[in-house]
Amino acid sequence: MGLRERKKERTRESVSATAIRLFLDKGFDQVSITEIAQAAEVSRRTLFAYFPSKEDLVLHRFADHEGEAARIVRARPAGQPPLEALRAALLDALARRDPNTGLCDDPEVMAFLRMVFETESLAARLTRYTARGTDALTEALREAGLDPLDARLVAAQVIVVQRELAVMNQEFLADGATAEEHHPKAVRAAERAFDLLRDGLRRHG
Amino acid sequence: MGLRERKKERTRESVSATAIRLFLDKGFDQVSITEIAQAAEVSRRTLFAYFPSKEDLVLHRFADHEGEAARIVRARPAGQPPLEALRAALLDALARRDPNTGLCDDPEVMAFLRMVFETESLAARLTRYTARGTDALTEALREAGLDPLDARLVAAQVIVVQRELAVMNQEFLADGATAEEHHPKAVRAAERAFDLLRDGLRRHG
DNA sequence: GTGCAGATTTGCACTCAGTTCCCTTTCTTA
DNA sequence: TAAGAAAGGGAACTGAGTGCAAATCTGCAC
Repeated sequence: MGLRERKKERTRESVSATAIRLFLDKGFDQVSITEIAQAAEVSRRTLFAYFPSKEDLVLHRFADHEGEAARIVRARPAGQPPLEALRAALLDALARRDPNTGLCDDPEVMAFLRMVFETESLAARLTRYTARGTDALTEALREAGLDPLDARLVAAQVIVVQRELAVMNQEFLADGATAEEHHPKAVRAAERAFDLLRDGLRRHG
Repeated sequence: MGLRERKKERTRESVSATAIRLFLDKGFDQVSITEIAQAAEVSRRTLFAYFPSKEDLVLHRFADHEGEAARIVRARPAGQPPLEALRAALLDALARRDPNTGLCDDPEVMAFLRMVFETESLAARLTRYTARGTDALTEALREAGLDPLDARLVAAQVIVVQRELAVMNQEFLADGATAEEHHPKAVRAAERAFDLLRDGLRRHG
């Protein structure tokens, strides 16, 4: 990795970190691109070379996790149903207090998620990011032998359920609970959600 | 309804219709607000008084249907499970070739949906619109006696499944099928989707 | 009819996101 | 070390959206 690459990586990281710091401080809509560029000591033009839009300064963090669900399905032990692999992965993520589960009470992480969910343009674009994750999961479920129609429906359901669970966890933490306190409840909710996916509403409702 | 109200309604309709005509003609991103305002013979400023953003010129059509699912659940016959009411409503909408099901082969409707799904900013914002529909359905499901957690999970699943079905129908029509030809397949897909919601993946997959 | 109060429309100037064009700096590599 | 490519920079531009004050229209009372 040459000097050029290293420098780019550092610049990219620095710009994003500067931006997020300012956003958390003053609110996403209250910070202009110009302000970020000045604080990060690059030109506006360079900033846009790294991040095609203001939203991407924030959301690129989610982009990395985009294909997570598909990866989990592909990497599951032989004989394990895809849904059980996804369930196990979610429970594991909850245990690790993975920020993506919404069950992480680090103040900075909470402020970050709060900003994303409450800023209209960020929330809208995040959903588009996750759409690509849904496509990837659909493909993985097909490889796992599901009927194409089922694969698509189940993928959409799994992704949307994971999102709802994360939002709910986040809400409880915002109401003052610690991750520690809320963990059992989060686990029960996750189990319930995957039970519903596996067994349907009839057997539970 | 006074003259003032009627005139406002007419202006609103005229502005939106003009905008959509131009969008379908040249593409959403290729038409400026200024151009729309001139064509509709109002000032830019007035246009923004009616529609707070460019996207709203298109998406206000969806806003009306936002609470549909919640309404259906509330209006269901006594004793009918909410899910069955939603299933029946969807089958009925398919039979009516309701544009919201994606099973309407009117060229203008198809061009409209195509534009919405393919324009990044429209698709993103549409998802936000439907989020409010999800909230309304959640509430209706709670009233119907579902556990709050289940209500939220099921609402999210129903809405996302309806959307996927509509997109799939739209894809088939875009590939040249007529609504007539595709209708049986659309019905089977809808039945399958609601079977999955009711019985879970285990009993089918 | 006339006039008045409040609602609506309009033009203008402004901010900010995002793009384009073009030039300078910096790194790579042969 | 020189040529060439990649990255950075600056200025000017387009287009969305907003704030403000002046102009216009409507509903209503007289």
